[in-house]
Parts: sequence; C-alpha cells; structure tokens
Amino acid sequence: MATAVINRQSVVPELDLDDLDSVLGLHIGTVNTLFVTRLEKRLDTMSVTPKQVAILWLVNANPGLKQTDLSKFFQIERPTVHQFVRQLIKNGFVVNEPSKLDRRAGGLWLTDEGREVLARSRLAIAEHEMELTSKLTAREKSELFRILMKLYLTAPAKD
Amino acid sequence: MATAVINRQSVVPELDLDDLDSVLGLHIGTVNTLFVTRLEKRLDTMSVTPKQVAILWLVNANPGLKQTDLSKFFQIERPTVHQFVRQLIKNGFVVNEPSKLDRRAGGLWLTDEGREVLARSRLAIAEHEMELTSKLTAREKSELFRILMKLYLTAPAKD
DNA sequence: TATTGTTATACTCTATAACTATA
DNA sequence: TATAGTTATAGAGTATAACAATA
Repeated sequence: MATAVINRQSVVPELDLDDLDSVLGLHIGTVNTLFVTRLEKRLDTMSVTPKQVAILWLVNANPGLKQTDLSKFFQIERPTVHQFVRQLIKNGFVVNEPSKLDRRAGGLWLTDEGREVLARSRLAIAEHEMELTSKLTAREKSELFRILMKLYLTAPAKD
Repeated sequence: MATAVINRQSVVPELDLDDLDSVLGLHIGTVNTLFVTRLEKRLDTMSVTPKQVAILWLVNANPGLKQTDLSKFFQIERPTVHQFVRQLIKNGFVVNEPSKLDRRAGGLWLTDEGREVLARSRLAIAEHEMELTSKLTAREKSELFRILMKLYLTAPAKD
C-alpha cells in the first residue's frame, strides 16, 4: 500500500515552492493561525480572547497572582500582560486588589462572572482541541508536546 | 540516569498550572512567538517582515504569480495578501504587471533590489532556524515537520 | 537602585464588508 | 454571476520608551 503524500505542495500543485516548505517557522505559523482563528470564533460569544482565557485560567488557580508572574510564565513583556488584564478588569471578569505586603504589587482575583466565563471557555477549548487534533495518534500528540517544549526550553537567550 | 524534566512548570515553579499546559494551542503559540519575534529582529535591517520574505520567495520561484495563488497557499484572505504585496511594491522589492490574457489579474515580479533582499533574507532565516532548532535531533525535526503538516492538512473545513 | 505597574505609541498579522473592473 | 484586485476598517497580540510609586 502506498503511503499518502503529506505535504504542503498539494494545496497549490502547480506552484514551485523552491524549498520554502523546509522552513519550520512557516509551518508553525500556519498551524498557529489555524488554532488561534478557530478558537477566537468559539470564544466570541463569551467576550474573551484565547490569551485572556489563559490568564483567567492561571488567576483562578492562583488567587492573588501578580502581573509579573504572568509575564514570566507567558514570556511576554509586562505592558503586554497589562493590556490583557486591563480588558479583563474592564469586562468585570477580574479584580485587582493591591497587596498589603508590597504596595507596588497588585493581586488578581476572578469575579463570579469571570469564573463562569472560564468554565464555559474551558469546554470550548476542549472541543476545539479535540476537533483539531482528532487525526493524531496518542504517540504523535505526546511527541508534538515534547518537541515543542524542548524547542521552547532550549532556545538561546534573547540577546 | 534520570531523564531531565522538560516542562513548562520549570519556568515559574511555584505556579499552579491547573492543566493549562495540556492545551496544545498554548505551546504552539509560545513557540510561534519565539520564532517570529526573533526572526523579525534579524530581518529588520532588510526592511522586510517574515511574511513579506515568504512572498518574495514564492514570487521569485514563480515569476508572474497572482495574489490569489498566494492567498491559497498561505490560507489567508486576499485583502491580507494584498497588504503585504502593497508594502513590497511601495518598498520597490516587487512590481505588478497586469496580465494581458486576463486584465483582472496582475502578475508579480521581483525587482533587482527584491532579489538582493531575498538572498540576504534567506541567509538570515537559515541562521535563525539553525539557532532555534540546534538542540533537536534529526528525527525530532522530521517528526515535528510531519506532525505539523498532518495537523494542517487534516483540519476540518473552516465552517 | 531595583521592581511593579502603568500609559502612550507603534508594528505585524489577520479578518470582514463593500467596492471596481473584468470575464 | 463569478473572479481578481482593492480600499477601509478593526481586532488580537506583541514590543519599546518613559514614567510613578514603592521597596
């Protein structure tokens, strides 16, 4: 039995790719867009974005979490985190209580509405991930997780 | 010999992830950002972005290429393609010659400057990819390519 | 001096709606 | 009617620079 040809060429057969498809970043970008745009649509009715849900998720599991910790975990700058947090506060999903021990820092807590939105978002994410990964074997899934993690953790420092 | 623990927990040890790290989209997004932001910096002196280089790459290998073909290949909407093309034309890297057979369509060609920028960008991309994937084994790299491709090609239709 | 949070601003990538010109 | 391209607009995610308040 012939193995099915699985490559990017099949999308536009007459196109000369000139090895562009050997660039890993291209495939990561395409798959990322696939995941993000579809999840955005599923979350739209909840008035949250994928990144906002990830923040709700961590704040729920770590009440009183600081923005600095979110910045470290997601590896994004503090002003970037702040933008998401500001939107979550504005929408009433999160509140910010200044810490009494260190008055520079604020602690984030979910509101009841935030908890509801998170619960519904988790279901949406579960469905979404199931749909997009249903054709992968268990081994492929675990290998993908492992290799992505290795890429992320072994990347040379930023500068 | 103990296997090194490779997971996302290690970045912020005291954080309760509550299974957020079982969401594939999170890891794809993080690795994507890693790739994109670093490549952007390397390409900055050439006045091109990662997506613009990908378009130069295909136009170079397929002289007279139409925007519609780019839209199909990258799986992005025509106005999105057009935005990149407009920037490339404005910067003098690409020219648009209307087709004589079908006057609706335009054909894209690289300028001499566009060819130069592409050549230098290809070197920058090669270095960048080598740097970020140097810790992966040959097998991990080929598996990653294969699984990402499978994800992309087996995704259920958009609607 | 160093850290936390914030504001202002800008850039990349993506989308939808609505249009023109051509087939 | 359908296709190729375009324009206008918006939104998600990211960054840097500069600042205030606190440690």
